[in-house]
Amino acid sequence: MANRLTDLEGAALAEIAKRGAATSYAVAQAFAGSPSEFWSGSAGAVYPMIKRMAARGLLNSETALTGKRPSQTYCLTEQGVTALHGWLLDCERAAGLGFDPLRTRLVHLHLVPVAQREQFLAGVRSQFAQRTAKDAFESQPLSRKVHQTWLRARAQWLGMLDQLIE
Amino acid sequence: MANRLTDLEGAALAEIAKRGAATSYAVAQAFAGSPSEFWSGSAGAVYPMIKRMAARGLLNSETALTGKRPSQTYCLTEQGVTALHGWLLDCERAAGLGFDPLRTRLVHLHLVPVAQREQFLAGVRSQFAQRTAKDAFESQPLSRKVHQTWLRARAQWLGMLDQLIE
DNA sequence: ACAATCATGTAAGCAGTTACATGATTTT
DNA sequence: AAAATCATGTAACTGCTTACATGATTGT
Repeated sequence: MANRLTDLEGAALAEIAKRGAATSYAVAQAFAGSPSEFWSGSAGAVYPMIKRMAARGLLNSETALTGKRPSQTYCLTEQGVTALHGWLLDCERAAGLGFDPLRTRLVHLHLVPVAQREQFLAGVRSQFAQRTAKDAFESQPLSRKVHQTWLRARAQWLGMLDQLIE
Repeated sequence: MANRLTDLEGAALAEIAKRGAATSYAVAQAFAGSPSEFWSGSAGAVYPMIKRMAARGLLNSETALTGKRPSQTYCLTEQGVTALHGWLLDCERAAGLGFDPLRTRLVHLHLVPVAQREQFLAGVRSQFAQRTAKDAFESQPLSRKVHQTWLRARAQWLGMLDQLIE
């Protein structure tokens, strides 16, 4: 098997596939506009990554010269489609725990007194409610449903936590 | 405010605080034994990170020379305790989404036909069930409860996903 | 005694970050 | 025409990874 895709690479391929063809800028924008703040979608990450994947034969680049400054538009090669499917349908990785900033903290919360634990949990809930309210107005066509069920499941979990902090 | 801790640094401080004092090796072991696979707990990450925090004045190091090879044991300074609490009780960061390999994939799952989506979801559920069974036998004294409620919430979410993939 | 494992690191590489540079377009 | 924003990158830095080196201890 060829070199496995990183999650950022996989997500980038998916963004390009969704659009049929895209520039690095468009991909970066997609990440920057995502409700997840895990990837910043910085140019310094995206442009070199796309280039890398083109060099690996996963993307075809077409130079668009519409009178102005040259620009690269990319679309998936057959290899690229295979790689994308390999990443997208990888059950083992998908079943992993990933990184959860709340879980990471909760397992150590016994280090502070109960009053502070309660205050912390209240703060998290408040922040989370704010986020949920804001995200309700996000556009994000189909991925929105995914995001919203995720938020709902998260809210349920937040409701289960009182028993843990005492 | 001084330099904010990374999540790995915060978690490391918490591990040391829990033990009162610890070597880099012990911290690395704690990460390696965690049910989350997000951090490998490699020596190459942990040893330099602990050193960095000692240089920043968050940790006191004591050289233990029990006849054999010298070894550093660390414990938190007052500054270290402050930094740990700042990290641990940071509601804003705790309320973030983090990185979820399943969510990341789900938002792009419409790129493949329904049959494959169903197969994928079944695979994820199977993998997840395996993990849950395995984790049930993990020791992890108090953090276990956190982990288990997390797994349960996750399982509930997995149950909500059928509606999304059709 | 030898092998396996425990323990303490270092070195090189890689994938992200922020910050910068610069060209083109749009707004005022 | 000037300022703001859109767009295409590059450069330096950081924090993690894998892989290695090596010393000490334990098991057979």
